[in-house]
Amino acid sequence: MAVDPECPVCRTAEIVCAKWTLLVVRELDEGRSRFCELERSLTGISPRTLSLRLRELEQEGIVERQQLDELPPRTEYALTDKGRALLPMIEDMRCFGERWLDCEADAVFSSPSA
Amino acid sequence: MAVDPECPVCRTAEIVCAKWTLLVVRELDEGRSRFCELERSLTGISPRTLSLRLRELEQEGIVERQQLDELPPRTEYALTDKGRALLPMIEDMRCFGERWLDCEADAVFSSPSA
DNA sequence: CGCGGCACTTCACTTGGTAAAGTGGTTCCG
DNA sequence: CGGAACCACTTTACCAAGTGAAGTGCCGCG
Repeated sequence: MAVDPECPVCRTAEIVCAKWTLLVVRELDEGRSRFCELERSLTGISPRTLSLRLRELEQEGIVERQQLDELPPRTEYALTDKGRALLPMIEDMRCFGERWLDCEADAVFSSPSA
Repeated sequence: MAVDPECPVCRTAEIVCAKWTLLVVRELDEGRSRFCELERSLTGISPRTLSLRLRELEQEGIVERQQLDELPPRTEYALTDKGRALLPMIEDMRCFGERWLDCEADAVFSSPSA
C-alpha cells in the first residue's frame, strides 16, 4: 500500500477507517449484539460488509464472537478491551461533528444507554 | 449512502475516513506546505488523490489554500481552526496504535532503516 | 408443510484509489 | 537560445472495496 506500517496512526487508520467499523464499535458499546440486530441498527449496511467487518474486527481482537449453542444457534458479538480503546476516537468525532458540522447534537442514535 | 446524516459521528467519519485525509492533516499540522512537499512526505499518495483530498478538505473548511502569486506561482496549504480540531483524533489513534498495535512508538514517519 | 428468522454467501454493479503519463507554466544551466 | 527540470496539477486506464438483491442451509412454529 504505501503508508508506513510502523506508524501507529497509519496502522490505526487502516483499521478504523474501513467503512462502518466505527459504527459497529459504537453499536457494540451499547452492549453485546447479534448479527441481525447489528444489521438493523446500522441501517444500510449490506450483510456482506457487516460479515467482513465483523471478521476483520474479530481478527484484530477488537470484537469477540461468541457462538451460543442453543437451538437455534445464536452468534453474539461484543467489544474487547482493545475495542473499547477505540471509544475515545468516537467521542472526539462526536465532539467535532457537533461543533463544526451542522449535526443535531442529540441525534446520536437511539438510546442513551443507562 | 445510508448512514444518518444527522449523526455527528457518521458525518465526521465520512470526512476523516477518506484515505490519506488524516495523514495530510497531520502533515499540515507540522506547518503550511506545498503540493509537492506533501506528495513527498506522504510516500505513495497519487497526485490525483492528493489533489482530490486537498480540494475536499478545502471545501470542508479544514485546509486553506493560498495562491502566492510569486513567480513561479506557488500554492500553499495550511490547517484552519476546524482542521486543528481533528488533531485530538490523530492523537487518540497514535495512542491506540502504540498501546495495542505493534508499532514502533517513535517511528512516526521515515523508517529508520539503518 | 410451508413460512419466517438467523447468519451468512454469491453475484453483478458502482465507486474510490492507484500508477503512469501528460499539461502548461516557470526558472536554471551551458 | 535550447533543453532539462520543477511545480501544480489533470487525464487515462485499471483494480479493489463496498452495495443491493438474491440465495443458502438450518432451525422452530402454527
